[in-house]
Amino acid sequence: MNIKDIARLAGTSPATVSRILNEDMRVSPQTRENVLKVIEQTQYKPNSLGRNLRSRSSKKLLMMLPTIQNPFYSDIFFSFEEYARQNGYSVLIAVTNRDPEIERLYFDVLFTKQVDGVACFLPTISFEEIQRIASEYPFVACCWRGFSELDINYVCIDNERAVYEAMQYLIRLGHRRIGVFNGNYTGRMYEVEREKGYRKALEAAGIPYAPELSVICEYNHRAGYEATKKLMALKKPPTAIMSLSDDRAAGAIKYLVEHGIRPGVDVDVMGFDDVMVSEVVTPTLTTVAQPRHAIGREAAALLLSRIEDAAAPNKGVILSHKLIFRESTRKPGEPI
Amino acid sequence: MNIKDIARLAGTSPATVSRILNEDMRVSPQTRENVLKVIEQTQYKPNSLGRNLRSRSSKKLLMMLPTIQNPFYSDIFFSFEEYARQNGYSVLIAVTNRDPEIERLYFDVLFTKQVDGVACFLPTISFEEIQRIASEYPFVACCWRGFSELDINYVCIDNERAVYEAMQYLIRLGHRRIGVFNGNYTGRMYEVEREKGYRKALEAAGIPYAPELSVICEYNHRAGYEATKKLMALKKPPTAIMSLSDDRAAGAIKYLVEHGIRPGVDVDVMGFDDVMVSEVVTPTLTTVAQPRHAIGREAAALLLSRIEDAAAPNKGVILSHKLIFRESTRKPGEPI
DNA sequence: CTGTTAGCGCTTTCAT
DNA sequence: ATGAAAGCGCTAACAG
Repeated sequence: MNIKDIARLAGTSPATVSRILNEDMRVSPQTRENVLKVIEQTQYKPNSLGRNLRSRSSKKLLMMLPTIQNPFYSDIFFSFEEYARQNGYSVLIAVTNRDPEIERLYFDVLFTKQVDGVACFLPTISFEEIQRIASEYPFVACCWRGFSELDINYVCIDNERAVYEAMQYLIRLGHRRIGVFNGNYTGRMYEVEREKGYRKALEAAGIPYAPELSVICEYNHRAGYEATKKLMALKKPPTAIMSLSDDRAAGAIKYLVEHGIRPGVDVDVMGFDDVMVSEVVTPTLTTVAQPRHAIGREAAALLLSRIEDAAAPNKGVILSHKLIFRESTRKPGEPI
Repeated sequence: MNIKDIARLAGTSPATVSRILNEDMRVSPQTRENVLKVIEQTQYKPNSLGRNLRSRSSKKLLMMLPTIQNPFYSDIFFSFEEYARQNGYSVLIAVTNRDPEIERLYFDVLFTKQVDGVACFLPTISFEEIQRIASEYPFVACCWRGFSELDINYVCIDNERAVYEAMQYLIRLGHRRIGVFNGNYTGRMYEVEREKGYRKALEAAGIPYAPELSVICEYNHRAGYEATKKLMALKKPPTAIMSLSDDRAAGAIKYLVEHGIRPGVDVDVMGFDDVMVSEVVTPTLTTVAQPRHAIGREAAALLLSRIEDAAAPNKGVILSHKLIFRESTRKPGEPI
């Protein structure tokens, strides 16, 4: 059942049916009604492949995620999709599992014109490749940005400052030995920025950097548990932990509680991202929230304006983070 | 840059380029090399829209999820995608947010031939619509099945039996008052089946059904927290809680711990799904695991066989669940 | 082994 | 207001 069949059944031409499908006004009400009736009866759906091929646009966006394991992405997706849908686009997700080969496979969906643009979270291909893609296709980096030479659209928070402020808070509480869980920095600019925030905060407070307090580990609760075990086994264990993800902070809390060390009393724990687990753990987790709703919306807006105007210059949008105080850090003034 | 340009640059015809692109062997090594060089130099990517239009297949599958908030889907996606990719298909995700309108919007991606088939988790449109779609397009229901009249492919566990067995375990522990968190049954066959399992287990043990112990609530930890508050405020509170999702069980544990009631000692808590949170909470959660890896793989296999043979009869695959014993339930023999 | 031709389903001139 | 015709980029049938 194609447009030709519909035209035949309605006693008109494909061109007219196409006009009706596309809400072109230059069609007599009579013909329109006839055609709509036939479409209704036959349950006809225009084939997007033909349509997109001809019109060179698919009205679809791709959100490329490293994983859907992390609930962090859920809110971002929600507002991204909402904004896109309100503007006539639908949104699909591709999951790369942090594998560059899979990532390239899904970028092909963009290259082959099956989607009009991509919002990319945590790429694993090189910045050179990203730059090449972004120069040619509508692209927006979400929650990260490259080194300053990279000329791309991006939406993210000021990761350095966020960590600086979180650290500042811990330092004001009186902590001098603060453990940190970060990632391996490879291709993840925000990890580098966060590390910078950590060190600058120490420096500003006149606290010497102690390498044994820095743990590079995976982003999951088990890794947080193990990292905490390691830190607490030090001759001089930390009195606070800055975990650059909530799941690892949850693992830290688990380890501490199991060993009779009270988070928020004996050792303070600060998370990052404000995902669900931070409310589920006991004690609940003090953390740094990224404005997920705004990130999704801004990313979609940036992408659409680039799609609708190929000449639109790239833009970087920095949104503000927020410290969320819960139970895993003591109140100011309480002694260490 | 299209296939014609490549042909011109390589001094050959589009047909030959197409053959090379599609790894058709009937091409001289000489020509092949020439063409490949041009493709390499020009970074040419064939336009899938043209290709799919012509070949009437997109080599893409769609996984339709109600949300990506729930980590339950992550493993299923992983094995689904892996199987699909190994068979030359890529997988995109659509998120319906449990909104029938959005769901229909994304089903259009199927109707308009942009994907070859759909794996559908928790639909919100009617079973009639589902049946119509499934009769016409490659379709597989994941983690659910309709009423018995529904003739579709599906992969799921035996939800009734899973709950029956979990309840049986609690009953053997000596419990006679067992609270349950379920959903609102509307269009979710597995909730009906689970309710059946709950009641049959009571019946088999000669325990009368007590309606005040059944709580219908949302699938999140806050709802579980509130539901527990309600149950524990009863004149005769339950001694065990069967939560038909881990997140609500986590909320239950939180409430109990906060109120000095020890899960696994004073009140037993059983979850469902075995997602990450069940290992993060303290005490860790006894739960019913669904074979997520197998579900994803089977679903992909079913879908692909239906795609490759349109006449393939529908199949229902029931996979086995498993009780995972952790700390939130006491050991057999311990007194209540 | 290779090129020519037709056509997938649609939209868009360009006539009328 | 409508239809004929061309063409988006590709593949498949056919001829050579």
